[in-house]
Amino acid sequence: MAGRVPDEKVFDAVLAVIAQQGYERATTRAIADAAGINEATLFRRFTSKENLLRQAVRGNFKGFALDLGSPGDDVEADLVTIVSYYARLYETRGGVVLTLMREAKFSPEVAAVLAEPEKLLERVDEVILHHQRRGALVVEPPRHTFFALVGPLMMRSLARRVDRRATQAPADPVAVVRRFLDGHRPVGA
Amino acid sequence: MAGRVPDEKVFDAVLAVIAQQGYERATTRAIADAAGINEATLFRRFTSKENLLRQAVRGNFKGFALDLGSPGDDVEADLVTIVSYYARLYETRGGVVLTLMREAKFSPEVAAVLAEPEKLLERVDEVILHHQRRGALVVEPPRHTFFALVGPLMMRSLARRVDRRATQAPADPVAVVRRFLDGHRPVGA
DNA sequence: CTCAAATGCAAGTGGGCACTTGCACAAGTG
DNA sequence: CACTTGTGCAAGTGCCCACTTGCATTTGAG
Repeated sequence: MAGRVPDEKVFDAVLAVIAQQGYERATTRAIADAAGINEATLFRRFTSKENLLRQAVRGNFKGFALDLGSPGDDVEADLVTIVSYYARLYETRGGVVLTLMREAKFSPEVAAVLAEPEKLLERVDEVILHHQRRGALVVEPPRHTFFALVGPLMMRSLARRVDRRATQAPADPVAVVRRFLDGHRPVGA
Repeated sequence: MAGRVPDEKVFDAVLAVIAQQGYERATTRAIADAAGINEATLFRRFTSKENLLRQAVRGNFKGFALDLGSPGDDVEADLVTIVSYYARLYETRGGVVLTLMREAKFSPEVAAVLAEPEKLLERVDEVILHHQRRGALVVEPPRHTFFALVGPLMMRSLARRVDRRATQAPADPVAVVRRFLDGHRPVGA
């Protein structure tokens, strides 16, 4: 029997508190208040804070599947698919993602939560390798290419949280990719 | 009279602990141990943890002065100066910098610490604006240009801490700038 | 050598937080 | 209606951490 406040609502509250307070400052009391639930109930239902956060974060990534079909002849199209995904991810969930990346260094559990996104990255690698072999991209370690491509997006998300002067406008994936391609075509192509 | 362990050594210990444990997890005890100093002495000399961290971080950035003369006719040269600086910064102090950026959102004190690097950024803005006016760069918000330029560097530093597959090799500033310029020259130029 | 100032050491204080517990109440189930 | 199960509430426990304090010891300057 789920309680009166459904788990999903509690998870939403968790993410809201994380985004606002940061991961380590997200207290169970604040989460309980945000969820409109008693703190004791939180522990009765979710056992521990750690377990609660893990469930909340995992659920948060579920809606963010990227369907990477097999890569085709069109570099630009394939990269736009990738960039669009990450742009959306960082714009809506950037705070949580970056918090997790930082936390992953210290916490094995958080690192485990990132294992799933990591699998996605491996498929992105394949797409990049495919186009490198086709001669459409400079040959270099695919993760290197990936970060050159997606790095500015992440930085904008991060900067938005630090620097008020940073651009608030969402990135245009097509423009990002075109610009990237101008600098990453092989010499002879 | 400075104590036997000079302040600088203590600051180094602070930064080491921050980079390894994160800002909030950096306990005064850990710092004291790392510095080979007594915890009580830490407070007698530096008053509070907050003050200690501030001094440490500030001192950390001091050695990293970037001498940005007035910008000239050579976009590539000017950008290479900037990129070299940030490449060096992220490669040697990347852990601390990114930790601070993350934490700045929640902690006014950390944000205050970042105010100084912020001034540097303003001068970088000027350089970028100068070259935009000269027609050597796409016209866009300078911070946008900055993150497109430096973003991949920061990402590599961050990724190195999360992802074992990430490139370990230092970035080549000239190559980074050339690639960037290929994608950021104005249409007619 | 002398003395004041800084340090090491060990114990303690107070506050915040994760987590617990006992009890009264509410709600769904048969 | 009786009964089980989950919840709110309030108090409490134990831990960790920033910060303090009293005292013996060290250290460096004159």
